[in-house]
Amino acid sequence: MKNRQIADMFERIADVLEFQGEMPFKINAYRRAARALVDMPTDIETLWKEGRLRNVPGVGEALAKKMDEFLRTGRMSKFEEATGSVPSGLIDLLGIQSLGPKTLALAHKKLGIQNITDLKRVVEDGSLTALPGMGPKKVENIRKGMELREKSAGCVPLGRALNLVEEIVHRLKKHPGVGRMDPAGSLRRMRETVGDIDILAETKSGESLIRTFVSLPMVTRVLAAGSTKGSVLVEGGIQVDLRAVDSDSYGAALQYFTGSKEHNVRIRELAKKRGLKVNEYGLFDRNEKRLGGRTEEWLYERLGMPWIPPELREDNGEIENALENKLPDLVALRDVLGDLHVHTEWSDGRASIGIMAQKAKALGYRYLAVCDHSQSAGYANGLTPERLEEQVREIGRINRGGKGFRVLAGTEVDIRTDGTLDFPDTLLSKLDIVVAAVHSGFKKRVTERLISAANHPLVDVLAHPTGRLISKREGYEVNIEAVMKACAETGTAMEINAWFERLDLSDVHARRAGDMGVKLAIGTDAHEPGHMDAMRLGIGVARRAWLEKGDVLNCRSWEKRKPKH
DNA sequence: GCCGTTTTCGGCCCGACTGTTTTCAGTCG
Repeated sequence: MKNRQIADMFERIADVLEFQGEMPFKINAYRRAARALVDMPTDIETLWKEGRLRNVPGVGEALAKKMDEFLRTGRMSKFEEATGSVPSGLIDLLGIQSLGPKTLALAHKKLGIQNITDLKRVVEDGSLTALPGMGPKKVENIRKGMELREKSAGCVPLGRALNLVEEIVHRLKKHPGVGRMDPAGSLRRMRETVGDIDILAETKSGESLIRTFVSLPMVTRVLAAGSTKGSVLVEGGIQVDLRAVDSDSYGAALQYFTGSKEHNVRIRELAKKRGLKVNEYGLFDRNEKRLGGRTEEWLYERLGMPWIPPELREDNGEIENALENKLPDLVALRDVLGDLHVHTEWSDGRASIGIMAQKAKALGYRYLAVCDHSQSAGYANGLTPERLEEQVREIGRINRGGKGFRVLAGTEVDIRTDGTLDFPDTLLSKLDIVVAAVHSGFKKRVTERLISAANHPLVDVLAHPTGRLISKREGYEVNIEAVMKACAETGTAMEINAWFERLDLSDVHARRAGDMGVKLAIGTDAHEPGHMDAMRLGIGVARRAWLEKGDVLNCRSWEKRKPKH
C-alpha cells in the first residue's frame, strides 16, 4: 500500500509550508488529504488505476496531480522542492511541545539553528531568550518539551492507557461532590494508541478535585493545576489532563474533548449552517443564547442526528450516516458469547484448561476455544499430534461435567512455509475449531500461504492476519486485500486479535473485511486468565470497524461457530 | 488547496492558556 507513503509526504510538505508561513488553509488541505489516505481501507493504487483519485475526500485537482506523478514515476516534485528548501533536521523540531512554526522560523532566521543540537545550544546559552517575543518561560517550556520527547518517544498502547485511566478514575470517584466522570479523547474513541489521556469530571468543587488529582501516587510531575484543569505526567512519561466541568456543560465538554478534531470540525460546520454555534460549553443560537449542553445525546439530537458512538467519530462517514439515521448497530462487549483464541499450559500458556474456563465463565461466556500451538512452534512448546489427541480427550472429560458452558477443542495451527498446515486433516477434523496462523517465514510468500489456508475446508479462522506488532514490527509482506477476498469467497473468518500489542486486524482492515462480507472472530490470544479481559480492546477495534453483532463469529452460539457451514 | 441546498469565488471551527505584551501572537487541543 502506497497510502502511507503518500500521506507521509503530504504531512511533510504541510510541515514545511507551515514553517514557511504559508496560508493555514492550504496547509490544512495537505493534512486532511494525508489523514484520509491513512484512514481509508482501499489501496490508493487501485483507485488510481480506476482514475478515481479525486474520490478521496479532501483531494482536489492539485493533490490528485501530485499523487498521480508519484504513482507513475515514484517521485513527487512538490515534495522534493519543499524538503529541499529547508534543512530536514529543522522540520523534525516541530514535534517538540511549545515550539511551533513561528518560533522555529524566527530561531532559524535570527540564530541560524539547523537541528536539535543547535536548538539545545541556543536554549542553554540564553540567545533564544533574547529574541523578540521570547522570554525565560517560553524557553523553559521548550526545554521541557525537548526533555519530554526524549523520554516518552511516542504513543502508549490503548491497553496500557485503559488500565491507567481506570486506576485514576477509581481513585477520583471517591472524592466528594463528583458526579459523572469519563475518559475522553482518543482513549474514549478506542484508538489503538493514545497520545495523552483526557479525563472529564462533573463537579462544582473543581479546585479541590484537581488538588487531589495532582497528588495521586502515580504522578511524577505537575504541569498545571488550576480550578478547571489539572495536567500531570505519570510514570512512563504519559500526560494526563483532568478537566472539571459544570453539570450544564458536561455533555458539550465530553463531545468536545472526545473529538476527533476532524469530527468536531464537521459538527461545528454543520451547526453553523443551521445558524447555531457549538463549543465546549454548549449549543448557542444566533444571539449567543445558550440552548443547552447537559448531555451528548441532546446535543447530537439538536443537530438533527442520533448520538454517535465515540468509536465512529473520525469523520469517516459517520456524520452523513447519522444524518440519514443509518448508523450501524455496533457490536458490544455484552454480545460476546465466547473467546475464540486462548492458550493453556499445554503449550506456552501459564494456566490449566480448567482455570481458563473458570475465567471465561466469570466473564459470562458460554464457551471458550482452547487453541494451543502446533508442533512446528517449538519455541512455544507446540503440541505434537499425540498430545493434541490427548488434550481433546481431556477437554471431553471437562465438558462432561459442565452444563451451559463448553470448552471447544481447537488449535492455532501453523501455516508452514509451503502453505500446508502443521497437523494432518485427520486430526484437524476431530477439532471443534481450527485457527490457522503464520508464525515464521514472514517474508516467504505469505499472501499465497494465507490464501491456501483460507481455501482449506477445515480452517475456520485466520489468526492475526497481518502479523504486525504495534510500534514494534511492520508485519508480514502480505497483500491483505487478496487474503480478504479469498476469505470472503471461502467463508473463512479473519481474526481480530485483541492482544494489546497486536490488534490485528486493525480497525481500518477490519472495516474493509466487513465491507467485503468476511466474518470476524475476536480472540484475546490469552496466555493467562487475566489476558482474557482484553476482549474489550478487540470489541473496540470491531466497533471502530463499524461491525455489527452479525459480523462477529463469537457472538454466535458455539454450535454455529463454523463460518463455512 | 478544497469546495458549493446561500457561493465556481471567497470562504474555510472555536476557544483556552501562556507569556509577552499594554492589546496580542503563538501554541495547543
